[in-house]
Amino acid sequence: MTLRADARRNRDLLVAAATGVVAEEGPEASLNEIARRAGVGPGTLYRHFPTRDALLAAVFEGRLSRLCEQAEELSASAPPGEALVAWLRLLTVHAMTDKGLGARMMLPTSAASVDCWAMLRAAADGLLKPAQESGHLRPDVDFTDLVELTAGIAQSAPDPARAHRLLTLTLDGLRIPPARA
Amino acid sequence: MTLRADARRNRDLLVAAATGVVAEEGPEASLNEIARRAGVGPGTLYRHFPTRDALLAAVFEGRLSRLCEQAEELSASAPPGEALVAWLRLLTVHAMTDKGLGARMMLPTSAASVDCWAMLRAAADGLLKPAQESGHLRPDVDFTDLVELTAGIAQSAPDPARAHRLLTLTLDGLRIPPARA
DNA sequence: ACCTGAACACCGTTCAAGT
DNA sequence: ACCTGAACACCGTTCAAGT
Repeated sequence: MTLRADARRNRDLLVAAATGVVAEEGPEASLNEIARRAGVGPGTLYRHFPTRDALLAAVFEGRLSRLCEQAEELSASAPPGEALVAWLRLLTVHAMTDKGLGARMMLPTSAASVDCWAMLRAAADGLLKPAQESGHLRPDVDFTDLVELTAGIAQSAPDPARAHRLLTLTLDGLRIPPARA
Repeated sequence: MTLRADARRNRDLLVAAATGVVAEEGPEASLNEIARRAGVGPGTLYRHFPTRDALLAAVFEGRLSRLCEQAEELSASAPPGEALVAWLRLLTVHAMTDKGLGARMMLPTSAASVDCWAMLRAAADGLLKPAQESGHLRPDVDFTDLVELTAGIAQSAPDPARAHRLLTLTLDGLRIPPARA
C-alpha cells in the first residue's frame, strides 16, 4: 500500500505547490500551473489526484486538524456557551482563508471532502452538546445548521470585521421577540 | 445616444441568449457559447458588454424589478414585521436562482452591479424602517446586514427547504438568551 | 509501476479587415 | 459605427511512449 519512493515524493511536491498556488489564486487556481510549479507533468497530478477536490482536500487537511485541536482546547478551558461561540468564530475565519477554499471544503457539497466533514463533525459535537445541555444553545440546532450558516457568512462577508458582526447577529437573532409574560 | 438598429438588435439577442445559457449553466457560462447562440461574433459581445458582470447585470435586471414590485405590494398588504420577513424569503429564493447568479449580483462585490444594488436598497428601505419603528426588527440592523446574510444562506444551503430553515434560525437567533428579570 | 509531455478541444479576449 | 471571425495564449484532461 505504501507508495514507491518517487511517487511519494511527487505527491508531496504537488501538495506543497498546490498550497502555495491556492493561497495566491484561490481554489480555482490552474492545475497545470500547480503541476508546473511542482516540477511534474500534468499527467502526474491527475494520477495522484483524480479530481480537483481531491487535491484541495489534501491541501486543506493540515488546517483542518488544527481546527479540531482548538475545539478540544476550548472545550477544556471555557464554559460551554463561550467555548462554542469562540470556536464558531474560528470556524468563520477559517472559512474565509485562501479566497474561499475553506467555505468550499467544509460544505458537504464536494463529495471528496467526506473525510473533512467527518473530522469537523466530531470536533464540533464535543462543543455542541454541552452548550445545549447547559441551556446556552437552542436544542433544535445541529451541526449542519452551524456549518452552513458560518460558511454562508464567510462567503458573503467582504472582510473579517463584517463576518464577526454577521455571526453575532446570527447568534442573537434579527427579530425582536414579543415581550415575555 | 440611441443605438443603431442592428446594434440594438444584437444587444437584445445577446441578452436573450445569455438568459438561456446562464439559466442552464450558471454565471460562469461560456461567453463564446452565448455569442454563438445569439448568432454574433465574440467581438460583438465584448463591444456591448465589456465585462462578464455587465452582461450578467443585464440578464438580472428583469428579475430584479420584479423583486422591487413585490416589496411594494407586501409593504401595502401586510403588517410591517410580516411584510419584511416575507420579502426576505423572496430575496433568499431569488438569490438561489440560476446556480448562484442571484447571490453574485446582489452583493456589492461586483462593481458592475451598482445599479442593481441601488434598486434593491430602495425597495428594501420601504420595508426595513416600518419594521424597526413598530418594534419587530432590531434597530441596529441595516440593509447591508440583511443582504449579506440572505446571500450567504442562499450560497450555502443545498436546497430551498434548507434555506428556509436557515433564514428562520437567523431571524430568531441561535443562542438562548438569559432569562429576563 | 510510475512518469512524461505532446496533443485535443475548449476557453476568454483582441484586433485587423470588412460593410 | 458597427460587425466579423481568425488568431493568441491559456485552460482541463487524456494517453501513447518511455523508464
